[in-house]
Amino acid sequence: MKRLTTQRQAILDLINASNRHWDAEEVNRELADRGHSVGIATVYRGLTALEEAGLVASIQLADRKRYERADKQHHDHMICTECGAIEEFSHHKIEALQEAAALEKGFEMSGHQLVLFGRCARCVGESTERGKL
Amino acid sequence: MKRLTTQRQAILDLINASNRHWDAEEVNRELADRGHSVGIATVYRGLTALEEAGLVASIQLADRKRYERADKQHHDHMICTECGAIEEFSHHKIEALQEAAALEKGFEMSGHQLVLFGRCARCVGESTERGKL
DNA sequence: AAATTAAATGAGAATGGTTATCATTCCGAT
DNA sequence: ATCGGAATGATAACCATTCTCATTTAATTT
Repeated sequence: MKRLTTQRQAILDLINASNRHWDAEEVNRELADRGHSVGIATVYRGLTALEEAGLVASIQLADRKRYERADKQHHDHMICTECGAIEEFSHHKIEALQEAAALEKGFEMSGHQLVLFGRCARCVGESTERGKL
Repeated sequence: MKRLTTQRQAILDLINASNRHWDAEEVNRELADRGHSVGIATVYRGLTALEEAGLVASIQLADRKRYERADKQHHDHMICTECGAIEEFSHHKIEALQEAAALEKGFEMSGHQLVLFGRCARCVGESTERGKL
């Protein structure tokens, strides 16, 4: 029960070979482009299976779920509302304080999701440039 | 432009009169039950309009968006993965550290979303009870 | 107050990400 | 080689949300 099939291996290889945050559609397109076309349903099931196995990680954004490599240290995300870029950051103190807040409410924490929204350095820079011209 | 119509007032009253986190469907049903039935599209548009006007606040969860009163101090949420209960908490230090993390990346932060997942005190208690019997 | 104009409503169609269905194929274990 | 439980793929179904568009409502102007 729970097999690492050819298709799942292809999905896993794809994700492991990059630092991107992939959604199902992108994985599907990329595999197709590489000639290993896989049914979209299989992609969804594969991503779920891989995540359950701890082989990939995910962030659930408002509109879609995105998957990334699991072999990184824990981190949270900053998303640029202008260009969509996703940056990662981690702050051990924030983690600790979350635990503290949970404890205070008698809450048995199993996970969390922290996303910062704003404009990335590049977009801020570009709009500043434009302002100067 | 942007009117506080009868329908929107009804939605606003509903939300203001409770501490719940409502989704569009629930608002729709509750209004119908009270005899002020409103089209579901109007509920969605109304909630959006009220939020833009700063009259209600929202949290975007994976599956659906939920709305709550806006007249509370800023807070984040803990969601019980067992019973679905939503609790609120706030921690000024976490906020400060988020800003710091953003700054460090040259990120111009405009907002954030922090959600803790786990089991609420009640659900933890109940499963402990069952264990004892 | 009547006319004008912009915004809001409601019903239903459409969208888009994701999951379910089901017949078929694959793979591991007997 | 066979049996049985997974996985696959195509497609239908789901479900929250948005869009369309004809109609109604309300604010503004004459």
